[in-house]
Amino acid sequence: MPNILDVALKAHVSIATVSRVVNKSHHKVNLATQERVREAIRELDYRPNALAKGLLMKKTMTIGIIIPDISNPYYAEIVRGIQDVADQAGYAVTLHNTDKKPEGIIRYIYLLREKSADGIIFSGGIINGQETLSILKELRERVVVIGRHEVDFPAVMVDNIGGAARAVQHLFDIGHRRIGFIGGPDGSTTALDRLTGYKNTIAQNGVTFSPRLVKKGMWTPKSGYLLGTELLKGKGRPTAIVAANDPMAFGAIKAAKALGLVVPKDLAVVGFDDIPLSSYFDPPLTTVKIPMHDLGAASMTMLLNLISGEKFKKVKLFKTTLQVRESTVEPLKKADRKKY
Amino acid sequence: MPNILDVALKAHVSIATVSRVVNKSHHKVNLATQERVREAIRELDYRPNALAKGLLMKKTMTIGIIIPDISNPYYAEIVRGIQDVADQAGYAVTLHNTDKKPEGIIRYIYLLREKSADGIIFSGGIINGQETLSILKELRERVVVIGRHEVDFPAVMVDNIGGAARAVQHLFDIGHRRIGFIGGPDGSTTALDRLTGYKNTIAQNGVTFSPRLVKKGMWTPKSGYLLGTELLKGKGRPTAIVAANDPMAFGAIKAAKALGLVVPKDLAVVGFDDIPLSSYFDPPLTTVKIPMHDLGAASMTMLLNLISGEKFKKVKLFKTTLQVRESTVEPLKKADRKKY
DNA sequence: TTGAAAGCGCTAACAG
DNA sequence: CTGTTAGCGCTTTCAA
Repeated sequence: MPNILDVALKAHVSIATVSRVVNKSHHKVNLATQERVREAIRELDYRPNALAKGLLMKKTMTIGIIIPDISNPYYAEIVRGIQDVADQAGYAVTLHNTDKKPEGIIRYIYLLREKSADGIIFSGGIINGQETLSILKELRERVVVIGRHEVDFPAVMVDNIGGAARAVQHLFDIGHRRIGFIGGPDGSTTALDRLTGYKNTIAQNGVTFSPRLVKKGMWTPKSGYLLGTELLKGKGRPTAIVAANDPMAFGAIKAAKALGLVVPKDLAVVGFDDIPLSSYFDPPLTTVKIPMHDLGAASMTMLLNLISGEKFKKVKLFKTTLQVRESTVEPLKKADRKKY
Repeated sequence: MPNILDVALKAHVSIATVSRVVNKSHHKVNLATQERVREAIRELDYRPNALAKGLLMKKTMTIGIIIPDISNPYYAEIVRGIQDVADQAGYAVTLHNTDKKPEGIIRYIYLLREKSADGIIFSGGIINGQETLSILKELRERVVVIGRHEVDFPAVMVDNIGGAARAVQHLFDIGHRRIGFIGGPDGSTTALDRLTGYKNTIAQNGVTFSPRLVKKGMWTPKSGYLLGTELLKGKGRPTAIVAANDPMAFGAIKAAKALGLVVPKDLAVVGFDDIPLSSYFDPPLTTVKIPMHDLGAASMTMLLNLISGEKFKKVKLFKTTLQVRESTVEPLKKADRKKY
């Protein structure tokens, strides 16, 4: 691989001059010289070495993303949003899956630091562990967090409480009173907020909270199926279920069908997130839409501001919207189906 | 951030000695000295700068992945497989989404080269464009490809032809003769191979190929819906459809239902890939299972061999298996459902 | 307008 | 066993 000296030699100039034309420096360079240099660069197919540049400039044009699991469509969509903005700005992105293990998080923070990443975006992990917190602070890393945060970092947030409230209120509005909830695991602030929204709205509608109607899932369709079965097999089963994400909602619907229940007639189900496949399920899933791509994009925009030192609002809150589909209300023209 | 000199000063040794204990070099270092150095490292919370090290050693412990789109669950799963192996081996991974645009691919190759990535894994793009090919060759990059390849790179491959054959044969076995096919876009070798498997098997069963039964999709559920509708609305509609991936199969099923058809009674549907949600659909999707995680893991293992210079088989072929579910055959104990 | 030289943080050859 | 030093490829003063 050719380096800056090869180019300089070929163009009969110094490496300083090459550097100047490569970087379009303000420093004036004779036009003829410029052309000679450019020609040499072309012939050698020269590209500046980013490592050397990064070492000198303390800037790598690389940021890191730390998430629980890229194979979860929720995070995949967020990552895509981050990348779209990062790519536009010339940043590369390294990806790190923690599977929620705190030791993983810490390892990746140090790794990113060794590699001189220009910033880090966190999503989905629990970052209030004593160790993680102190490390992050001490390292004074540029960090943006997606989701709620206890620590003092810029954050992109989602109105999960309000979203859950809308989901539950929708169910009350169409006549349900016994509403089950399949939540997320302990330690997830997202799960906690969605549960809070559920509880609040139950209370507001004059219904007493029943712990028996609330389960803690693992975000997977399988856990939705298992917990859905539990919820529906017990006596005094709910007439509606809110699941804290779409895959668990699918699991719950499968559980209902396995028990011979018809959705939404015998059981209404609401999910969370609106992943791409949700509208293709049968029945199409009513769900609280989270703008995942925008979440990612906004977090990267924040990080860019943080890096460039520009002023910006340290917290950005995204509203949620309820996407009503047929897992809670009957389709309008059912009769039409018979025509075919 | 402390550097190696800070540590050396604090421990009253030279930077060479610090380097030796940090890298557990074979070079002997007095145990007491070692302890002093380690103590200094601990106190300063020193971490070696990966940029400086990389610049010197020509090794960054970072590899790049170039894929069409991480929000596609197929690629997300592959990436997870890659990362699991990479992480284990101490490698970081940068991710690059091309959306299949050739200019994007080329840009990323150069970017990765500037950053001195130790290797590149390609998946899903068309890498037989004249320019891409020559660049890759000329740069003599360490590359592993997932999927079929025209160029001379190590590759992890999937028996897509055989997989499609199994899917189609299964449909013949359960009595279908008019079988539609919703394929992938032009330029995708995966799509082409799956189509080839379809054609072969149709012929082997003595059925004449009918172009009207074959459509080209975009891998999305929406295109599956649209093309499914086309296929089913025409006269002489198929009694079964094979879709080249699961999301399109879901779209096709939705189309069938919208037309009042019952799956699998009126229409049998087979998908491809077996993404995590496929078994939760209604009906659960019969599909050709692709071991996506293993594909990713195997490609990274190959790349590791390539980097370390070890001998290894340049091509690894993964078999596919047909996962039979209820989108092609009735569930066994339908009667049981009535019990509830 | 151009060039010489210092130095980013590190490893490894060489000397002691 | 330990230290000195060259140099990886680059940008940026400072001089000319």
